[in-house]
Amino acid sequence: MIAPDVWFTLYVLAHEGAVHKRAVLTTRKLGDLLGVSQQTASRRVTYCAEEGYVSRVHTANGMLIQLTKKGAKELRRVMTNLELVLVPREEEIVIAGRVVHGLGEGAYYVDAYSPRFHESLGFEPYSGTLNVKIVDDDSRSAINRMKQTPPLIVPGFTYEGRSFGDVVCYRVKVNQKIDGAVVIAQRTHHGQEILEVISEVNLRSKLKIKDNDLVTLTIVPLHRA
Amino acid sequence: MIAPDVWFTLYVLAHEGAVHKRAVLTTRKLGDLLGVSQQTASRRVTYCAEEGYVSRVHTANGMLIQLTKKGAKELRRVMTNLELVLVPREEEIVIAGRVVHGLGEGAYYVDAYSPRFHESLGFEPYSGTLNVKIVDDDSRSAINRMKQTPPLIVPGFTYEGRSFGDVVCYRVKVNQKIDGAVVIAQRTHHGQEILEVISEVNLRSKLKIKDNDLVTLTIVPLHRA
DNA sequence: ATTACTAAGACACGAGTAT
DNA sequence: TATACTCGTGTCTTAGTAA
Repeated sequence: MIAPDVWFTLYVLAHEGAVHKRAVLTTRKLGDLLGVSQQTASRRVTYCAEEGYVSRVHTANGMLIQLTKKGAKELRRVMTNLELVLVPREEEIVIAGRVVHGLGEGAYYVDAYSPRFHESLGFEPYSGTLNVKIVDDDSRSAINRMKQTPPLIVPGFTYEGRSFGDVVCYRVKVNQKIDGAVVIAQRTHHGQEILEVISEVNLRSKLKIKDNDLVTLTIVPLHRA
Repeated sequence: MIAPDVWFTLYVLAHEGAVHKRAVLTTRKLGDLLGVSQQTASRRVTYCAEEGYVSRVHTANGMLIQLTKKGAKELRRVMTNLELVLVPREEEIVIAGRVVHGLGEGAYYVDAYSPRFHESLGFEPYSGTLNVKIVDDDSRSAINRMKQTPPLIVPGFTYEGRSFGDVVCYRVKVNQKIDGAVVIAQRTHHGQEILEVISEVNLRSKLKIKDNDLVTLTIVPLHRA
């Protein structure tokens, strides 16, 4: 069994990006991140290297550290266990976030996909998207759970030499009242921080919401056999 | 910052199901799980209770422990962070597993869905499924990553009064050679341990594989814009 | 059975410092 | 600057045992 302190060290290193690339760190910086002294950080990282959880090379000012496969595997094991244990089966998934203004390009895409949305979702969307910025970890977690549920896929197409990719949709109730859908374009414009919501109506006017207002998105599961 | 030891205690408790229900545990059992003595386990759990991470009631033989919202939130935070840090940057997703024999019912369902598979996947599947048992954590993790990618949804239907639910599919290359698809029926027969794979051909004969042989499933991402 | 207190011991930590 | 050694100190652990 891997000791909690070792695990925590790997976790912090991963946070610094040491999973996919070599992170540049000093033992002092690592100590700060771990909440321990430079000396203890040194001992910890030496232990991790000895046990084969990380690979390390020294440089003039600091070290390049990267998790080995063994190290990353430990973290994956924990993540998988947490997913199994925490993710509630058959529980309501609610995402909360704040309304932010978009770049206006949402409307262009909605219009382009409009007939296809109509076909897949059953409504002709209002020409524009409601951009919802995610601000809390519960909602981030809820998004992960949402992504574990079966989505509706709106197939891509080519129009006037331009190709439009598949769009992944999840049906939602906005503020538990208005039907809509979260749409996730493959070419994602806004990291994981902003969700785009479409609906048959103008959500801003219908729900009387403006920038920075809180909205909730309650996932509507696809009908099952 | 929550101490690693405290975190690990919550993690082990979660493992015992203390997230969604009250777990029955003794300090001795918990000590074994944590790799510490009964006394230390007692102190740890007392601390967690004092800090409001768990609620606890004593009974004649052991205690009923459940994570509070605060405690569960800590674990969710870690899970979310791990997901962000570990999950794929455009990395190949490969699942490995062993061939096991099915119950024969796979063929029935494949036949029932056959025209729809043809429509969505582009091939008429061989009448039967290859059941692949997942045996290692890397593959379990890979399955989680697979589920974060956009799937193909084969819509459900009703036939002769019987309803067939949506089926979620992911295109794969079996042993990096034969095109196929992992199909995940909504009414899941085998927990998360077994994946069902369909293909246009009889995979067993084409790849010359038999029960207990190892096969790899390499996810083929949907074409993107 | 349990949980948890006390006291003795182990061992992890960090200051100082060598490299 | 780095990292990492020694070593005194203190904390955390565990054995014994009470409740």
